[in-house]
Amino acid sequence: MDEQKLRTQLERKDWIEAAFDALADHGIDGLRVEALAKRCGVTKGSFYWHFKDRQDIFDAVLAAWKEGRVRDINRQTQSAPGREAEQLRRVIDIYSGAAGHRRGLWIELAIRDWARRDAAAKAVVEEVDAWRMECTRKLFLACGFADADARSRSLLLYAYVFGSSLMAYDRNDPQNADCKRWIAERILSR
Amino acid sequence: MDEQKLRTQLERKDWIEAAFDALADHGIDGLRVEALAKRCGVTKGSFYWHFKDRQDIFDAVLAAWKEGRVRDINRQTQSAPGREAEQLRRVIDIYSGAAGHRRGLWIELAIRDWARRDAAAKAVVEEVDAWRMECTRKLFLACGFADADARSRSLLLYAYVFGSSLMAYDRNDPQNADCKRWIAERILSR
DNA sequence: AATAACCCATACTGTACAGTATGGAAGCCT
DNA sequence: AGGCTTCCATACTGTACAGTATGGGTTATT
Repeated sequence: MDEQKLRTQLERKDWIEAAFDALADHGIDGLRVEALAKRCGVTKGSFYWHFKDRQDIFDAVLAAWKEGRVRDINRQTQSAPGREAEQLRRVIDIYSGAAGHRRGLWIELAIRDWARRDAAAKAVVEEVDAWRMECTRKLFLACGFADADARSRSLLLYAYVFGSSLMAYDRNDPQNADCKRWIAERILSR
Repeated sequence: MDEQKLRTQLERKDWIEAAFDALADHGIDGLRVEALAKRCGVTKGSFYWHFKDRQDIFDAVLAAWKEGRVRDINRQTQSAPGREAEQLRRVIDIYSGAAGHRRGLWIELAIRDWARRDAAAKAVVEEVDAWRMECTRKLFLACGFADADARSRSLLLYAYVFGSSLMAYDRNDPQNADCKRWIAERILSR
């Protein structure tokens, strides 16, 4: 009769999920023990049962983020032969804040801000960056671009999408949409 | 005989300067009254003489930042006729973290992170973005690009440089330098 | 049923900090 | 000289928070 359990017991992953919410809403500084407990509907007595201390959930969040980003980019950059350009276009769309990826981008920004002052976060961000670059580089190579070219386009792609999320907060004007299309072409076309 | 004054008295602008340092080092969360006082070598008694409260210096920092950014971009985008492309190249160099602009970029990132959660900061960032876009757009127009084209290239330029500063923390490898050159060309050339 | 393991609440300590109240030193004005 | 203004130090209050100690309730185990 435990087919539902009704969420009465919390696990580490529930706390980590709440931590991602806090990260998206208030940045790394929103990762407060009592604030997370409130989100989970319990008190911090629970937190210190699941985690040694605050640093413990920091580490867990970082690890979970890294794993999720690697899994996502692997999925997003696998392509049927001949459809690589199409796939790259989709990657740009996803990361430039279309669809429902707003939350993911905010978490991304929060973690990158965190990485400016924390060595562990910095290392993880660099690993994720390197792996993403690697994945899209392969797609560009499959599109027939030279190696140095593929590398440059990948860097431009990510710098653009993240920079874009730094600038347009909730802009939706069509003028901007035209620009985005033009830029995507600029990154992808010969 | 007051030609030097030996910095024994503080003014608002000294506090604001210290606030920019704190911002660069620890983000918006480093803007703590007592921490700033320590930077200035005084106690917070002084702070509350110059400022009404913490929000007061927040506002002052925002205003100072906006003014400085507008002044800088105005200076950086004035060009002798025929030299606009050259000038755009310099803008890219400056904002992509060459020279000694590291501190400025870190402040920029801190304020943009701040703007994600503060309406006033968000408004200022959007104003600065709009004005910068306007300035570079004119340069692109002078280079002979069409209006929509100039707009798109400006957006790409800023999204790229800020995104770039989000990724490369203190990377200096030559491979990266090649990429940067390629990207600058991609943004500027026809 | 008794015990143990698991999960959380409550109450506490200590610290960091914002803001206030007040006093005091240094310079200027008359 | 005496008073006033300017600028800062000191001491205080209140709050938010991390971390600890401990107890209690619930479920599983035997």
